[in-house]
Amino acid sequence: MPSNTPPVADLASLAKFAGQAVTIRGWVHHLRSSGKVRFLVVRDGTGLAQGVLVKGNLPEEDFKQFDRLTLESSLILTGRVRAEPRAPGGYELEVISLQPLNIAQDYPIAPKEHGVAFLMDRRHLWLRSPRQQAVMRVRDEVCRACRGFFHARGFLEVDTPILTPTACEGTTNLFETDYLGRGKAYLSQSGQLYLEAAAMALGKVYCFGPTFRAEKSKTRRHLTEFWMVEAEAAFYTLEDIMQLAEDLVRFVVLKVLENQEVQLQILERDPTPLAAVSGPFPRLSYAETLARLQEQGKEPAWGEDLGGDEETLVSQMFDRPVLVHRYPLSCKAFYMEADPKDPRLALCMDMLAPEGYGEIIGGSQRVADLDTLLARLEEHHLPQEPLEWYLDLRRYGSVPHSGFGLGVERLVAWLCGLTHVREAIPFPRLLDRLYP
RNA sequence: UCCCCGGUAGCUCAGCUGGUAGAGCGGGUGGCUGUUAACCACUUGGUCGGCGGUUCGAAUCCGUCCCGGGGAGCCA
Repeated sequence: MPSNTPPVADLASLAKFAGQAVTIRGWVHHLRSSGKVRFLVVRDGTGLAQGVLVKGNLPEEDFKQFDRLTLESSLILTGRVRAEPRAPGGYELEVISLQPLNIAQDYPIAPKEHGVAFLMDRRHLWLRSPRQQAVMRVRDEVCRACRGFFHARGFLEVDTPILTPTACEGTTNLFETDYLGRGKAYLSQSGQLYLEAAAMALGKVYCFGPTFRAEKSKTRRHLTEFWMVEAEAAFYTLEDIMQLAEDLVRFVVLKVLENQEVQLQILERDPTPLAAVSGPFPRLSYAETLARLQEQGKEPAWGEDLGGDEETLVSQMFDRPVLVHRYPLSCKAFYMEADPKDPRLALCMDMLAPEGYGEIIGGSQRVADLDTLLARLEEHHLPQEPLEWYLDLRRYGSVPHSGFGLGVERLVAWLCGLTHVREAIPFPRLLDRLYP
């Protein structure tokens, strides 16, 4: 190696080095040979670039190394960057040195069709594919946009526990573990109750973390481990939280459109339906929603929660997310405040993403009164003792407050146009999958 | 848990009115001085998911179990 090694360049910024010699480090994405001219496409995590090996332009030894290369072999290349219209990206590297680091053996994922099970078993390798990389970049943008939004609104990030002594809602199945011989602990299915405590301390708070549900759900919308952004604010009403949820989703979607246009192109995701979020989101009461469904020939019974089919129908009625509010109290969780104008209804809301993606947010105004909450616990057959701390929030300066939770994978799936949430998280946990 | 569909080469699949297995891609070898999922030639490749049954004979028909996919309920 010459003593003056050329600078290392990211493939994404190769154009800046036009005319100069650079070093690039990465993995073989593609190989082609035409005798004495050989091509390889390298990826380095920032992008792709083509290298050209012309016999005579580099040491014969290095030229021969090309024949050893396989898909996903790692290597270090040096060469001169030059504009080349025939190369993908418009620039290519005229290789003057090729140094393999590791020759990959039998890389299983070809740039061909593969079945879902095959790819999921190799998720650790599948992540290297351009589409999967694009999804991860959109996910990263979503996460950062959420945090940016809340900080701009004066919300404080508060981390809630993952190991919990009790169920938050009692209804869904929990993952159970032994807690050092002191009894059972459960993996958190929501940070909400703790977030309510934090809101009484800090006013406006949010959390961002994994949640776990041991539901035997086998659908395109379910994971057993998924990430949720939850917000909780003292003195916020249902109307306030609906506006906050709408503003959050609008902000996040516009950020993705602004910063991740290239990824959406890789995913062949038409951005037009996403751009509709800049307008106000329609709001429908549960009663109005039932009426709309009846127009479509459905006959949903009052008092029932909306099923997946009905959600899909409602979300297809609009070109942007829709907020459905004031469901019957009877089909909702114990902590939801009743509507003073109609006590049969809960001050709650769901946000349904368009294009059939369904629920991405669920939220409500919380019960503020101690006696009401106690009565609710009884109705739902929930034990009072483990929730004494939660009841304390109603004993010591209770105030009206509201919050919601946003499912990160569902939002990412919608933004990327995915058919299943399992591609929206790096290593999905599903009913029948705990590997890799 | 329930209802559908599927399991054949490393991958994606064809073969399924019973007669002992095929394609494309991948892998390997050779050729090619501008390739774009390159191309051309040759070549390698299989307990047809497991077990049991029917039959002279089963990838094919029947039973059962296992695994995968899609959907329902529940939810973000």
